[in-house]
Amino acid sequence: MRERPRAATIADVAAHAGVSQASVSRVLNGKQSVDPTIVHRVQASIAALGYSPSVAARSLVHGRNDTIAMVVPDLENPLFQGILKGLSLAAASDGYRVMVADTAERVEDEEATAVEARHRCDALVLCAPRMPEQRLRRLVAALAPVVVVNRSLPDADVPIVGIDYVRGIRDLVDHLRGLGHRHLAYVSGPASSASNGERLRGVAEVEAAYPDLRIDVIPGGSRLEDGYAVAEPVLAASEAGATAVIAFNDLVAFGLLTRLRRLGVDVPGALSVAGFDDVPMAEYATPSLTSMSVPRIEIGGQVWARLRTLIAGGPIQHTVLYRPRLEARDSTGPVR
Amino acid sequence: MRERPRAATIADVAAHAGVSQASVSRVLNGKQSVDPTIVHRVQASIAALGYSPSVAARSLVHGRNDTIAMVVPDLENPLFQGILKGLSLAAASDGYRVMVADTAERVEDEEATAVEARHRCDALVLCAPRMPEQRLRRLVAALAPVVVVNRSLPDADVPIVGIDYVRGIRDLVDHLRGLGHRHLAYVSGPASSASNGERLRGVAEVEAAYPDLRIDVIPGGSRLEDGYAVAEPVLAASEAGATAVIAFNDLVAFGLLTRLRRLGVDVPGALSVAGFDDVPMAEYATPSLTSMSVPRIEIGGQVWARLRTLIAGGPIQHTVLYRPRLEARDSTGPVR
DNA sequence: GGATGTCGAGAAACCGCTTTCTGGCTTCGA
DNA sequence: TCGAAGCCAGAAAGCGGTTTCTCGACATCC
Repeated sequence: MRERPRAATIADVAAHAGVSQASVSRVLNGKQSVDPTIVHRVQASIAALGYSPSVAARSLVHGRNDTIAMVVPDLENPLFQGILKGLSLAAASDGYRVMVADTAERVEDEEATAVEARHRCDALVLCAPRMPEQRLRRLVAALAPVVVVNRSLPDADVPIVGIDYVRGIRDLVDHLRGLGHRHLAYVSGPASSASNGERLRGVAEVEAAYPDLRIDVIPGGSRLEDGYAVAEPVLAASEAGATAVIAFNDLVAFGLLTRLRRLGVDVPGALSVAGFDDVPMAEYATPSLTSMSVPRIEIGGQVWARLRTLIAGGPIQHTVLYRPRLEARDSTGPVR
Repeated sequence: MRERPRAATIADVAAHAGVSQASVSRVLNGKQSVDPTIVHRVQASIAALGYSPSVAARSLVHGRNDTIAMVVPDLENPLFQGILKGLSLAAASDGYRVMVADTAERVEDEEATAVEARHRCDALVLCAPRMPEQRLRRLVAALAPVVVVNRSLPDADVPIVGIDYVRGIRDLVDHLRGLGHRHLAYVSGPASSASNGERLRGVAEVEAAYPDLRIDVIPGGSRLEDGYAVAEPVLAASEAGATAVIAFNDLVAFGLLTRLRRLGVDVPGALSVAGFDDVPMAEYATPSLTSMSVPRIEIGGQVWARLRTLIAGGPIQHTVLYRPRLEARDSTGPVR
């Protein structure tokens, strides 16, 4: 093991330049005028010693470390990946870094993880679609500044950035109705998922709004395999008269589409299929997948905007919901 | 803006419990025996004040902050996503967190980003497939402890975890040869990508090894669109006698597959197509995509293992290359 | 020309912890 | 019975910066 030489400190620089630490600090931060001679000497010394200030020391004195944490249930979920990307780019442009904590879908660990992550950072982005609401409320109150992603939390003192699933479902159903469909099936996501609840609410609302419309709910899941596995009940619904299927998300739709093709079911001829999220692959499915597009990257940026405001001591900004946009492709077609 | 009360410090706890800071610290860290009475009083005070130690102060004293950074060119790349996931889970189990820095494919920013990220953390994971080798060498030497992902860097003092693309290509070609193919096309990735270079080396080696084999190289890219766009030259190669195509990665293969289907090309009847990476979707492509599987999550874990050793002052462990495993599916078939 | 004000550099306090040092007390062996 | 040896709690010295405070030098103004 090589001996790593102790890194230069501000004291070393001060000594090398023959000035006080305070002057070095002033040169570094440039917020007070300093004699050009000194500035020059200090800069030379910094270069000579290869000095760079200790982040830890700065954090201690400032009480912040220009880092935020994002807690997610699963880093492999395309939605969170996109949000993480947008968040990290936006934060970086303000000099902040993002630390990520994957709870591996273990709801029982989420609280501890969030507390720990928050403690290391200046603020927190919380994606906890399954956490019981009461616990989430407590957590959010305790860990401010926090931004909650993709959950509604009425009257809580926290900015929320999310997706208007209710509206998305309605728009998607309108699209299908426009194609003549009157009997649909919804392949639901994980029962405990808040966003699945929203979608179900959308389903209920739209059923209430259109008396001639029927939507069967089929238990599904959130992953490719779930979609693949749900083909049988979907076909049963089709037998029973359903002519179109809305999947919880694109992964499920993908899995379903694949299975249907293998079973020789004509999509969209015999059955229309639509997804949600508009993952990049959607366009490349066979047939290309109709989906509700969600601006993942932009959502990440919006989350940062809200968090930044909060960090700066600003007000808790309003909840913002993105309205998914219909991307009508080939997997949905007129009812036969 | 609400007034956030100053958080309790160790001094507050000490005062509240009527003991010295040192004792509180000892109770906290439990590495020296302390009078049970004091332990109890301190614990009570900690609970009463809701105290939790300042991470920044600890970092300053210890000279480390139990955080590592991962620099990636693009968080949307499935390979890096998987590695990040594996890394973050493995690191978490040792009490470390991962900070992520996305350079948005701007090679010119990579160096600065890496330096900055490393400076905030105890160690660095560097994924920089396009960075010029000399610069990478300098960087790696300057920023130790570092683990480099998916690049070879002969004789550099740094652990490397990567994928044996050369071998992967060879195995894939063997699979295709076994199906009777003798004239192939390789849709290459970004010219500056190191892993594309490796694949090309594999192509060259295998061409040298089999005199009866011919592989045309077609410039492509790394994304879905690139695969979609490259269909024409691929078909031209097919006209010229190529019967199978190897794509730079699964995304490209996916895009290509989709375009070919739309053009009515029979896969694998008229043309076999294979990808690389085995993304989750591969199995769900139409037809399901033959691909070389790479254990992304496990690679992340292996990266952590090496980094942990380094952080603990251990030796620079050997380079490890994962041999991709063939997942033969329906997109490749016997030559007609 | 002396009082006043301004500017800028150095000394020192401080951020919140860990760890060494110090010294009082108990315990043990001679 | 007394000195050496442990043991443990508190005092204090850092860790590496920022920021306040102090003070001298110089310019400004009656």
